[in-house]
Amino acid sequence: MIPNQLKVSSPVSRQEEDKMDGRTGFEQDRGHASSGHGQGLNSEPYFQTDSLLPSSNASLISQFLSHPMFGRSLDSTILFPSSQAVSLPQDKCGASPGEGAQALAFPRTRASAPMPCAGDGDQLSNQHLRAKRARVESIIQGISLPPTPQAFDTSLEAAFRHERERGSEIPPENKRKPRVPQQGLGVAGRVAPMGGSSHAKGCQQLKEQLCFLEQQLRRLQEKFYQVYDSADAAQTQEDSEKVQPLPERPRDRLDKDSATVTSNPCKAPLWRSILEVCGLEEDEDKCDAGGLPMAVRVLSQALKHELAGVTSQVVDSVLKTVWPKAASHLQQQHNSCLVLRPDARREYFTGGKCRKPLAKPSPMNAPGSLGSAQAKVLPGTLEKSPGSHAGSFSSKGIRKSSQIPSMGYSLGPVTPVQDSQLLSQLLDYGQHSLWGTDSRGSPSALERCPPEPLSLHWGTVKLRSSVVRQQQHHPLPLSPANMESLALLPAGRDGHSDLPAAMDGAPFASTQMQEALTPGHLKKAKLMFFFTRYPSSTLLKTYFLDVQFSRCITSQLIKWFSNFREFYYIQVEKFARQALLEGVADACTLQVSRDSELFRALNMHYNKGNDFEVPGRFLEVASLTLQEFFSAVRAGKDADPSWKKPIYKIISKLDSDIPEGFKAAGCSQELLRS
DNA sequence: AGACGTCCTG
DNA sequence: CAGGACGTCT
Repeated sequence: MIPNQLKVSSPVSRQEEDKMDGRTGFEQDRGHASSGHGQGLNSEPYFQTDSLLPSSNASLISQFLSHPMFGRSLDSTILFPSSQAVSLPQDKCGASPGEGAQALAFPRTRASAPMPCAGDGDQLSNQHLRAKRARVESIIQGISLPPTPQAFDTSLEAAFRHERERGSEIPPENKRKPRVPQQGLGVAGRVAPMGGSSHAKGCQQLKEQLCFLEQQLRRLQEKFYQVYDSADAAQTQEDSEKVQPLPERPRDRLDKDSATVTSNPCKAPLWRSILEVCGLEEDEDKCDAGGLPMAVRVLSQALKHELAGVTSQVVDSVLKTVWPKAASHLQQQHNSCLVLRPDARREYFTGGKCRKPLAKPSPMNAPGSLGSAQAKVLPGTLEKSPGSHAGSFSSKGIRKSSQIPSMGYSLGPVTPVQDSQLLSQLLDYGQHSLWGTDSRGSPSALERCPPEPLSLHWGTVKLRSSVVRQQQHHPLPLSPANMESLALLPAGRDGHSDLPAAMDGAPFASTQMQEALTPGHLKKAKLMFFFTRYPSSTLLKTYFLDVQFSRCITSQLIKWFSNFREFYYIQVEKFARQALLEGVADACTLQVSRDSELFRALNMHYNKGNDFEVPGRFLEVASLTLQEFFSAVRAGKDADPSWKKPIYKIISKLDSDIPEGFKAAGCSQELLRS
């Protein structure tokens, strides 16, 4: 939250961050260091200054800036920029100077070299500096890639950096500042140590740095002109004070410069080196007059690219510094979008689940499954009226009102209510459950008023996610109509049905049609068991809208409920017999409460994690089942092989309506996540 | 015949 | 849970 607490990242992590910036491509490019300079200059969005850059490039600017001609007018900080100033954004990202020199920018190696005092240009100092630079450069040459003629960036970056540190001390307009003794403390101190890493500060920092970069470009242009100038130092100063756009230089002046270059023994080597670096020596020969403008252009290109590169870097650094989490999160999203294919989740669960001979599932197009179904459904939803699908789901009067698109999302405009919101309502963990409060403790009433419409009587669930908890306090009214429309919402948790929205979290994206049942579906089915023990296949189809139903899927779902029942009956019978052994006299005294052993066993099975508030109705049904078993066993009916059937029949009539919320798209996944 | 359910087994 | 055998119902 606060700059001081910004995480210190190792060079490694910084490299990772760089990759996450989308620079990977460039880093790879850097691997092929021999690509043509034209490509490097023109097509790269920006230049990355890095430790692996060829030393020949690295030395361009140092030559440029340290040329004898300038030696007098530039103070030593130009050659050896202070590490504080250099490390401005990066250091806040954490690379220590020493490590950073290797992992980051080449110039920083020099930056971290011992810094001689800002000399007044005395020869000794200059020699010393040059010697040192030569040593460092040779070292770097040893560790860097083979020289290539293309990039100018590194040294320019160095120049920029040293300029950056003092740039703010100088009015943007002009004034080349040869030697400002104040050693850049001001700016470095101003920019680097940030009081608070607030957004505003980040922006401010960015602004400042951009400003510096502008100034630096200007000054580099000035210095460039100085190379041409045959006039004395004073004249040079005057020239540079008026900032002149590079391309506008008069032709005669260029000619004059070209003459100067050849005549001036001091400048000639510099020019030569520039041309060498630019790989333009031939041009010089071909078009003697045009050679220089070519070089100018090249250098101009280099400067532009350098500026762009540095700018990007600064922006990156600032962003990373100010919004480290945001950046990484964005990148993660980006990555996951790239990595996860839409089919990925399909393939996840298709294997081995459905081995019925009816439908041989093939990876891509299972007969009777997605392929054929989609072929029908997709055109259908587009061409026919939505109502045409009602037939396929027509059931015993369960849903007549809604035409449920088989795709799990509606094409019509719907309010983007979030699934999580939906679930929070669905799973609202409250004591205000209608069932829980109304009918608990009156099991007799249950027998008298069988399968009544109980659409509003939902059980309640609690979701543990804090988000949901927040929403619990404002549950929407849950009229069936309400739920009906909500159930048709697009699936993304944030209301979008786009891929990205579906990508975060579970491997199964929320809303697309599933060819196979997922663990989420299983959990959902188990919770539904609290409401219905004998769901019809049609009912199931209306509650698993995100599933591409096939015979296989249907029978699997039915099988699930069959298994649920089996477990349920076994448990109840066990406890009934146990009660009998314990000498319970009256069946009516057998009640399943939330702290009874039977309940615990059942809850453990269907509601593992206990994140669902089991509806009171289920307790009543369980109590009745227990009593029935108890009575039957006590009456010795268990001698009959089919003595359970009457009980099953009774229980099968006690199904209640399932909360519409279970239809919500993404429900299964949300449940799985909770 | 197909859907659905139970029972048994792994 | 899933598979399979088997029964019942339509």
